[in-house]
Amino acid sequence: MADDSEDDPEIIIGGLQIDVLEGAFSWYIRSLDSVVSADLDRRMAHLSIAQGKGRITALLLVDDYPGIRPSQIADVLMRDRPATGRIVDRLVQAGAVRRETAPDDLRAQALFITPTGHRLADEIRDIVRAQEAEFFDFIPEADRDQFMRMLKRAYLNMRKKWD
Amino acid sequence: MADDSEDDPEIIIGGLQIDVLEGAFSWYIRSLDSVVSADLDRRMAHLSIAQGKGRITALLLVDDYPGIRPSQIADVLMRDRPATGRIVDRLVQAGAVRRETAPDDLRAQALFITPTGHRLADEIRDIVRAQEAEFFDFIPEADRDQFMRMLKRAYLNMRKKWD
DNA sequence: CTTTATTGATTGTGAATGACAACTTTATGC
DNA sequence: GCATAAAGTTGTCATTCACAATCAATAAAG
Repeated sequence: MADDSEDDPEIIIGGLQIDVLEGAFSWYIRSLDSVVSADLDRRMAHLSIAQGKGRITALLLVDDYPGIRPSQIADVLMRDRPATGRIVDRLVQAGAVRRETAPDDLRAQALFITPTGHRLADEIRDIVRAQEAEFFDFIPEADRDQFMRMLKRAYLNMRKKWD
Repeated sequence: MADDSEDDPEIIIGGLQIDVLEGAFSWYIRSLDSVVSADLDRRMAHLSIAQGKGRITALLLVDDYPGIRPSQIADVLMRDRPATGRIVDRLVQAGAVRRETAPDDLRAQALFITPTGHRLADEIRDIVRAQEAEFFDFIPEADRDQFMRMLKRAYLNMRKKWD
C-alpha cells in the first residue's frame, strides 16, 4: 500500500463539493470512464477502426478465436445482436475481418481475421498496453495489483448479477 | 480485506479470454460504467430529468449552490459549455431550475433551484444512495472503504492530469 | 476613451452510440 | 410436419457529445 492510503479527503472540484455523489462509486466510475475512453480514442484515432470500445474488443476476439460467432462477441460486449452486427460490419469494411457461414449452423457466421486485421490487432495491443502504462501512471505501483483485483472482482460479480 | 482477496483468477467470459484487455484497467472501468449507468438510468426513468449523468449532477449543484453559473457546472462535469447549456435547458424545461442574469456579470447566468427542483434533488439523493447500497452489494463490506479510497485517488490524479 | 482580446453563453451541425421492434432464415423439439 | 426458438439483418429513433461560429459583455492595452 502507498503511504497515504489512509487519508480520505473530501473531494472538491473547482471549489465545489458534489453532494451525495462524493461518496458514490458510480460517480467515480463514470468520471474515470469518460476520460479513459477519450484518451483511448485519441490514441487510436489514426487506425481504421478507431472510436468505440466495441470494435477493439471484437477484433481481438476474432484474432484469438478463429471462427468465433457474432453472438459470442455480443455476450462479451454485453451488447445486443444488432449493435454487434454493426461492429462486425465495420471490421469487414475495414478489411480486418472476413465473414463465412458457420459449417455446423447455417444461420450463424464464422468470423476470421485477415492479415490486415492481424496487424491491426497487434497495434491495438500495443496501444492498450501503452495506455495502461502511461495514462494510469497516477496509480502508485504499490496499489496497482490491489486496485486491479478489486476491479476484477467487481466486474465478475456485476456480470453474475447481469446474466 | 475480504478473505479471498489474494486470488487472481483469469477472467473468462462465456468461455473466452479477452486478450490484453484482461489486464487493462480501462476494460473494467468501461464495462462497469456501462452497467452502472444503465442501472441508474432505470432507477431514474420515472423522473422528469431522467437519462444522463450530467443532469443529476447539475441539479444537485444548483440545489447546493444557489446562484451557481453554468460554467462552474461545466468544470465539474468536464464538459464544454454547449453541452452544459443544453443540460441546463432541460432542467429549466422541467421546471427544476430558474435562470437569472448574474448581477455582477451580465454575460453570466445565476441558476436557482425551484421548489420542484428541490424535491427532485431529494429524490435523486435517495436514488443514488439506494443504488450504492443495492447495486454495489457485490463489493464486500470490508473492501468498500478501500475501493472508494482508490477510486477517489484515481479520480483526483486524473483530474490533475486533465486540467 | 477607444480598440482589442477574452470570457460566458447560445445555436447549428454532424458523427456516433445504443436500444428496440420487425423480419428472414435455419435449427430444434414434440 | 409444425410450432418454437435462435442467429443475423434492417430500420428507426432518441441521446449524446464535440466542434465551429456567433453574440454580448467584460477586461486590458494603448
